[in-house]
Amino acid sequence: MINTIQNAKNQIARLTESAYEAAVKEGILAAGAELARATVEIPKDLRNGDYTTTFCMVAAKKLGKNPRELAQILIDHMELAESYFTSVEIAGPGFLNFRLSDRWYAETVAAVETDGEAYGRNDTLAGKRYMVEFVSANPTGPMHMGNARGGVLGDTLAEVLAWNGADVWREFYVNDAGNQIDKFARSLDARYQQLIHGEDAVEFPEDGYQGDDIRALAKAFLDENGAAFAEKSVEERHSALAKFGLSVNIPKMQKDLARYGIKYDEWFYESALYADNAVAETVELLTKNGYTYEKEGALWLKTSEIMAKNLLAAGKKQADIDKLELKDDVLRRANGFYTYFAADIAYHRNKFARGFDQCINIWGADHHGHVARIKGAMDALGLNGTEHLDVVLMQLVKLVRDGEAVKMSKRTGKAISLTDLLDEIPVDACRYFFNAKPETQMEFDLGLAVREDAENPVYYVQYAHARICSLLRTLAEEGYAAPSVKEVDITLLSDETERALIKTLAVFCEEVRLAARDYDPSHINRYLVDLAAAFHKFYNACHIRGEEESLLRARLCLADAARRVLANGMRIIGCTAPEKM
RNA sequence: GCGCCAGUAGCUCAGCAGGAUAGAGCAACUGCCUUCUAAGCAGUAGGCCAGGGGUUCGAAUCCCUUCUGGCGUGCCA
Repeated sequence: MINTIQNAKNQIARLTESAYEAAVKEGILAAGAELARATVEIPKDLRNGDYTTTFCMVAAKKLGKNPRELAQILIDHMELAESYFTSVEIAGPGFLNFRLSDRWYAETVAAVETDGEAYGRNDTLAGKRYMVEFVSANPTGPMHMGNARGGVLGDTLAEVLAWNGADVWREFYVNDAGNQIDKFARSLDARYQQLIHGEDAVEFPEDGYQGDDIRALAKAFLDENGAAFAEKSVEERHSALAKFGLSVNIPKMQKDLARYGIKYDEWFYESALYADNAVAETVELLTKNGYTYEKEGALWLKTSEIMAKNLLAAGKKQADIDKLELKDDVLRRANGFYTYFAADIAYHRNKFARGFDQCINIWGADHHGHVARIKGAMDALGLNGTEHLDVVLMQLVKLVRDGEAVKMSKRTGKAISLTDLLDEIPVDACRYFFNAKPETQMEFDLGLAVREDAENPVYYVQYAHARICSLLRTLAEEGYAAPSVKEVDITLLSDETERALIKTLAVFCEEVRLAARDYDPSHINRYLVDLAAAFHKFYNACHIRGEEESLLRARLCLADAARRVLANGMRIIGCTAPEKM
């Protein structure tokens, strides 16, 4: 749980503050500068120091000094002796640039060793219970690219939150009830009867699922049960077909996701909500709270009223809200059936009742119109969805083969399924690739993906890890085990590449934090590439084997620390870190 | 029409609670393996950060606006 970057930044804030206060005491500076507005940063260019603070530029106006003048006063009042820094100087328009001491480098390498497998973890979310719901694909057909992306993203985000100290629950919402199951049953029925009576004898429903998987399921059902069901009632036949289809499809989804290393704490069935009467109860509660009305035989939720209230509270102007033309939503149709929306509200009510502090949903961007509605519905139930429910919208994956767009719709039947994808591309590459920033649209070229092997950054990272392992093996054979930080002199690591590598080790803790803050685990991907690059540079610039013993041991210690951090990072994103390649 | 997301090197993208000369990978070109894995490293070249205004010491980053692309705007899920 040691974060040496935060330690350094905090120290600079304190050093600056003390220097300022000392100058105020002497009457040289006026009191009242806003310290909080100043930031401590790591400059891009090493020539601008290891750390810098913007305090002088931010506070200059208020204190009636020019920034450089102010900077000089602060330097005159600053005591670095006990700090992580060896020097401070004025630069540019008024930056205060600090240079790190050996002590900081030693503490950073030591932190990796001390925290070990836990290096990078923090406790910012300690005590918080999170639920991440992801994929939740319709069990009526094969999963597609978007599901793969959602699966990887959700699973990795959950892991990131756990690394920030949260108690995390992963859940899949199985839509095994409602309209689409009815459609599923009708589609299966048509194919089933076509098998028995011939293609032309039975008309396929216009809105049915066209995919070949439906034909395959019908065939399997026929093989298992014979033609007997053709004589039974429509209800009985539909029920049996749907049940059969789900009994094949759901385990297949579970299996495919497991192949990606994606595991769930629970598969939650929509049908359970109906069985418990939870949907009806939830709708009744909404009615009791005064948020529903009847119109044209259907029961409606006053979505527009709730959303308008939320938007107003968020600072939107009434005129802008009017322009949105907000609409209400149906909860129960005129035919007496509840809508998907009603079930979804009941499901989210159920989630909140289970005591999660924060619920996160990973949804495809095509659901974004639904976000404010479900949050509003939670508000209407008095559950404060605005605050406790977060939706991560993920842009859909555009599938391309040989430069031509491939439709992903289940209905066209031309979709490339997850199973196909897995047969073509290794899991590590998939996990790395699909862990991209949620809001970017990505193009996935199947032709390219196959030869992604040599090109994919995941191999670059894995190579760095394998290289270190090989190095450790070779040196172990020569009698040099990786030493503890306590046994080596870190000050010997004074090469530019060595210092850069140590700094990069420290950055890991920051990226773990940022990944959680932004709900964007791809911070880890990019970090790992940076870390691998820092190691490769070090490796090329600094020999280990054959060097003078104290230097050899110090470098070996550093290489081992790099190995540790690479392994921890790969573990977060669910990729393997092989010892040999 | 309205809304959400995006527009940064030839391509894929970082950088976005404002910081110093805008970065990386791929592709192109030039070097580096008779000691540790060349799936690597060093270097060259490549840019009106979509356009235009504004805010300020300072803008790729914040605000306004225009343009372009994707998605949404169902008694579908």
